Amino acid sequence: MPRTPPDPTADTPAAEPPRPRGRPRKTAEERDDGNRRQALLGAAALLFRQHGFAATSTRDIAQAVGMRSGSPFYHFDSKQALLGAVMTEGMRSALQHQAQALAALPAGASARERFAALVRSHFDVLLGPQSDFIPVMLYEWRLLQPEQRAAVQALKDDYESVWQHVLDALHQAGCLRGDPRLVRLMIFGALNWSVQWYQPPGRGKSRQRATLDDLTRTALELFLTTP
Amino acid sequence: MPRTPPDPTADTPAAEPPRPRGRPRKTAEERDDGNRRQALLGAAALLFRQHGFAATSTRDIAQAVGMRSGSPFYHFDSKQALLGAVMTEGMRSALQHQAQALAALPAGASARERFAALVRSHFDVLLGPQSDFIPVMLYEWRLLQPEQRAAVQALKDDYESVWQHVLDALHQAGCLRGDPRLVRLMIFGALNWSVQWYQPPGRGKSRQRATLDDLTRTALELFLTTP
DNA sequence: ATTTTTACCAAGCAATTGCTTGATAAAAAT
DNA sequence: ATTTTTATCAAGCAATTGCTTGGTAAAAAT
Repeated sequence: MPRTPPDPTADTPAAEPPRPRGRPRKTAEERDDGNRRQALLGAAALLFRQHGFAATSTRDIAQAVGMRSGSPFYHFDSKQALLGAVMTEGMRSALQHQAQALAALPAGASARERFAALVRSHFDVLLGPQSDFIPVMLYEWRLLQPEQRAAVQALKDDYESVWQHVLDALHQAGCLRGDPRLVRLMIFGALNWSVQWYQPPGRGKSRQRATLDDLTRTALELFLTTP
Repeated sequence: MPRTPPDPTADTPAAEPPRPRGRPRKTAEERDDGNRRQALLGAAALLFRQHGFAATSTRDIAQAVGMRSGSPFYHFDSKQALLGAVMTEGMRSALQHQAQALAALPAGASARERFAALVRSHFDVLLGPQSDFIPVMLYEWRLLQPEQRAAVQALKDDYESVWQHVLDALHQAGCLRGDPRLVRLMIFGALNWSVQWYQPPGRGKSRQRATLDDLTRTALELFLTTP
């Protein structure tokens, strides 16, 4: 897309400076398996989130992890496959986080308490440290190819069915008004939208920005009737 | 991005078939001013929404309105300028729709009634016929360049300040719980997210899908305490 | 000690991209 | 009737893109 003014000093199309060939030297610490693949996933998630999938080149991703332009294709079949992997990885960790949050609850926890745990866990995954995976899924869902989409959709269905159960319980208890299916979609919207505006409260002199606890409390107040 | 298998039948890079030169003949009806620019905007909005800004080529847009690849640049300085124009046009019409909705209310309308009107108008602009402009803004906000962003932000601020007033009134009347600033963001999320899942009820045999009235009613039930 | 596997690099190809230039004919202005 | 303006096309340039191929050295397996 860019049109830099023709630079006569660079003859060939910006050849990357040479590098030692073959497998790079690695200390024992760095060599924990699948490290490089994970690094690629993380870089891809970050860049896809910042600039979008189509606006991120595989060269950008390679450079971000210190590889050359062709090397990511050793780990992933295609750029599309990378996108799919980012999303499934994101949903995998979201499901895990969700399960842990519910497991940490006392045995006979109320629907309200379970809802609160789900909301908080959702914000964690969405807005917590190094979580670009789910935002990429939210932003770039339409770019998934049918096969990939089905795989991610299955994980999404699992994740959402947990919510639906809790929402149905709240509805029957009279804590939540409106058709529970539509209500689920609207609540997800309210929570997911936060990736568009939320900025974590920086250390010290930042202007009193909302914490994830603030968001969770506000969500409960907004959606649930007074107990 | 695509890699079609090398097709030896197409020698030159897929030259477009020749066309009569110069300004095309136009009947009086077609010549209502600025028609072509508007057509470009509409096609761009549709394609940007379907495939994303970066994945849509200016050639795609040109073809959609029956132009050749270079012609859109007579009407717009750059692809970026087209994106900006789509968004400002979207906000312009959203503001107009909002103003009309409020103006149609009886003189002493309550905060609840004004809120209902705002929600319904928002859904109209978001999900109604030929409204891809606002979804493009929601999807591609991050791709705006600083100058364009400031222009669109100004319109957005106008639009949102109307909401904030109504929400503050509802909060003071005890119909709405939680910090009104955060609540506004969450409500916008709940509404805006509908562009990701809403499908209008097709004529006849479509499976009982929600109407915009359904959505509006559910939103009021979900957000507002019982009167 | 040899072989195999792993994980990269260098180089480049074919397609696509945003955009420019110069021509051109219809329409509008004079 | 002439000139000017408007809106388009044809052709193409330079940059960028996803991805492939053939090599190669370190690490692991034998």
